[in-house]
Amino acid sequence: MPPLTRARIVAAAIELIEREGADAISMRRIAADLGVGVMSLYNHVPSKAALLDAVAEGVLSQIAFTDDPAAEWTERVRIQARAFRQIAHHYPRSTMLVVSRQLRSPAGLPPVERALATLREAGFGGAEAVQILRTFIAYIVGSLLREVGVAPSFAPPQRADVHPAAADPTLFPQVAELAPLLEEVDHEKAFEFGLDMMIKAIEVRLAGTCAARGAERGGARG
Amino acid sequence: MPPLTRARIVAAAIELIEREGADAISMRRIAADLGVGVMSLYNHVPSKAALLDAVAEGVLSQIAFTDDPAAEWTERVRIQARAFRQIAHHYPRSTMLVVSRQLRSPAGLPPVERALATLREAGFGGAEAVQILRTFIAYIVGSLLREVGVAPSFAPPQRADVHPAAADPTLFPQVAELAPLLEEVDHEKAFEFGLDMMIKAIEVRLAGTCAARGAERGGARG
DNA sequence: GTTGACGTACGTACAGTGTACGTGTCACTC
DNA sequence: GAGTGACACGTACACTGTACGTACGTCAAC
Repeated sequence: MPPLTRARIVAAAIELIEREGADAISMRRIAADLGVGVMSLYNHVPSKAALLDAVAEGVLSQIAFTDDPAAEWTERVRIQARAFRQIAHHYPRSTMLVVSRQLRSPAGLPPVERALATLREAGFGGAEAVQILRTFIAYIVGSLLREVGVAPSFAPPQRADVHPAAADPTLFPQVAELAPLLEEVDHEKAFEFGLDMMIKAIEVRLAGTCAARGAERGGARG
Repeated sequence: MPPLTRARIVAAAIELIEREGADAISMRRIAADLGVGVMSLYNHVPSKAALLDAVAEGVLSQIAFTDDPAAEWTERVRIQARAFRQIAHHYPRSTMLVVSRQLRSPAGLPPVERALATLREAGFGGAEAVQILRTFIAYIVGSLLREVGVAPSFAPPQRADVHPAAADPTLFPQVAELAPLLEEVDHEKAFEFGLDMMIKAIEVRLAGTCAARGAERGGARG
């Protein structure tokens, strides 16, 4: 049995969260999983809150960014946004921690640095780049929250949500008519739709008005 | 003393959350605030989770939507988005609950209905309207999360975040250069910036690719 | 070798949590 | 009266985070 260490504790916490949900986490369960006394954890971690911060940082730092400086800047933005979203697939339960608590660690700096560099190389000014980055982060975080919110804790098969189809067609005609679309949730498609929309937005922002773009091709993506 | 009722319990919970933070909430504290035994609450609320759901629903239902059908549709979208964001000002601590748990109540239907109606009147198809609405919700929720995340619980004056200014300029040149902008957080301005960006995006989307509008359904996305 | 300091694993203990269960007290219907 | 439900309440249990004291290493100085 290797010696107890901060990294092992964080790893056990992540595994426990992914296995049983974020609500089921407790210092005693983690200690039991490690075959160790409860208070031994406190030799490596000052508190439970600090441990959760470490979990969030650990997850965030595992984002695999593969940047291709030769690619079109719109494609680079797309890739970075998708990379961020990947954590929702690898660590769906832990993602809630990442988005819930604001990071107070330097683990978030490399993605920020890369995003800002990409935007500035695309031609945006510093202030604009910061604002655009914030907008993208808000969108991505909001998307992740919706995705992981579908299965927040143990995910019982209670698909018995409030069905839009049950909405009164006279009170909510739009909701009633579009009920099939509202019930269908293809996270992949929804995310890509929003991403396209936002990239299109900053494209026109960069190019100025619509007329100035002339006959440029309109980014048709299959 | 009026009789104990579900509405009074929810109101006390909201007040307690706003006063002492979402972490400090407990059935015993709520009961004490109401001058009532703990278990009496369970005559009106099945569980703590259900109570928190009711709190989220209560906050959400208090959004003041003022729609002006005569206004330009872009302005109507703006107003609805701002109305949603208002809850972050009235109930900053409770907002985390609203965005954290997915609503399983019909309280969220009126805003959805209104938004869909606005988008369709603007000329969008049903599928497009749903996707656009989802994208906006993701952005708004992400923005709120960042705003309320600044003061998640009791908000001790620990402004000692990881200062971007402390970033190594050789490792993180962009972060170091833009540190003043990254540290400044004007939520109002940031939100309006992103909102502008997204409305611009759907404007160009509505106008087609700056040329011929397909006038056909489909939206060109598989 | 002895002594001390020190880091680490551990057990106990305490205050606090959500809530299952039983008990008491009303108002109201037979 | 008896019976019925709704409701406020107290007790009890399993569980939480963690402060505190204890025990057992290893290493330095003597």
